[in-house]
Amino acid sequence: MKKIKEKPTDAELEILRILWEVGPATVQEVNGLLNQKRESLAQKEVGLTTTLKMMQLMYQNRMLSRESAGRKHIYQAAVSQEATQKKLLNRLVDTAFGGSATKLVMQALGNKKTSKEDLAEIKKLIDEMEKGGQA
Amino acid sequence: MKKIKEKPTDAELEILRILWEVGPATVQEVNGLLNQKRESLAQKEVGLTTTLKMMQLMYQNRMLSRESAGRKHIYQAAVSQEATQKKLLNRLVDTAFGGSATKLVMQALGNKKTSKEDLAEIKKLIDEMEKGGQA
DNA sequence: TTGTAATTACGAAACACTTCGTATATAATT
DNA sequence: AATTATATACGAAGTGTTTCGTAATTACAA
Repeated sequence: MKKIKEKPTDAELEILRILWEVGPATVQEVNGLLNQKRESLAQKEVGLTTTLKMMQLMYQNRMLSRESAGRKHIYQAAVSQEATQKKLLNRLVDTAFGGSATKLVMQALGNKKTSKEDLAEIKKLIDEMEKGGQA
Repeated sequence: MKKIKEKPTDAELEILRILWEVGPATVQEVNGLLNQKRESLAQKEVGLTTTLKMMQLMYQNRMLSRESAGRKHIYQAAVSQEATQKKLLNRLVDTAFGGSATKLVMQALGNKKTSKEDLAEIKKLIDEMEKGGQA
C-alpha cells in the first residue's frame, strides 16, 4: 500500500511554481532559477543535487512527469496550478477559518490593498454567480 | 540569538483554534476537546503528555500565555486569531498565488459554494472599500 | 578508445515537528 | 504523616522533509 501525497511541501511548491512559470525544464535550469529567486530574497543557495533529489522524489510521487533528452531529463509539472491552489486554499479554509471561505475572502480583501480594477472584477464574478443561481 | 517562530505548525494551529474558541483552559481540557474533534474525524487520539509538551513549547515561543491556579496551569492564546489568519493568508498568497490576493479571492469564491447572503455581504464590503477611496 | 565533463542515482546526515514514557512535584485524602 | 491522584517537566524516540557528498552512468571530444 503506497502512501499518497496530499499536499505539496514548501520545497515542492517552490519547484512547482518554477515549472508552472517556465514550462518544461531541466534540473539545471530549475536549480538556477530557484537560486536566482533565493538570491533576491537573501536566502541561502541550494545545491544542484538537492534540487535533483527533490525533483526525483516528486517524480516518484507523480507530482512531476519527465522525459529523456540525451543524457538529460526534462521535467514538467504533472499537477495543475489551479488544482494545487484549490487544495491549499481549501486546507487553509478548513484549518484556519473554520470552514468559512467567506471569512477568508473578507480577510483577504481587508488585508492587502486591492486595486479598483480588481475589486470591480471580483464584483462582476459575484454578480454572475448570483445570476447563475447558486445551485 | 533566539530563533523566532514565524508560522504556527499544524499541531500548534489545532491547539490555538481550541483556545480561541473556548478561551482560557487547562491542558486536560484542551486535550479533551482535541480528541473529541479527532474522534469525529476518525483520527488517532493524542496523548495527554503530547498536548502538554506542545503547549509548553508554545508557551516558550510566546504563542500562549499562562497562569498558575493551584497545581494547574491555565493557558490562553497569546496571538490573536485575526493576526494569525492574516499571516497564514499572506503566506499562501505569496507562495501559491504569486502575490495576488485577487486571484486567491476569485479561486475561493469559485471553489466553495457560497450562500447568497455571503455573496451579498462580500459585495457590500467591496462597495465600502470603493467608496472609502482605496488609498 | 580513453579521458573529461555533465548528469543522474543513491544513501545517509541534518533538521524540524510530533509523540510519548518516565520522573518529579504538588495537592488532596485518609 | 503516609498514601494516592493529578499535574508538570524532561529527555528521547519516531516521523517526515530537506540537504548534500559520493558513486555510477552517459555523452562527447581528443
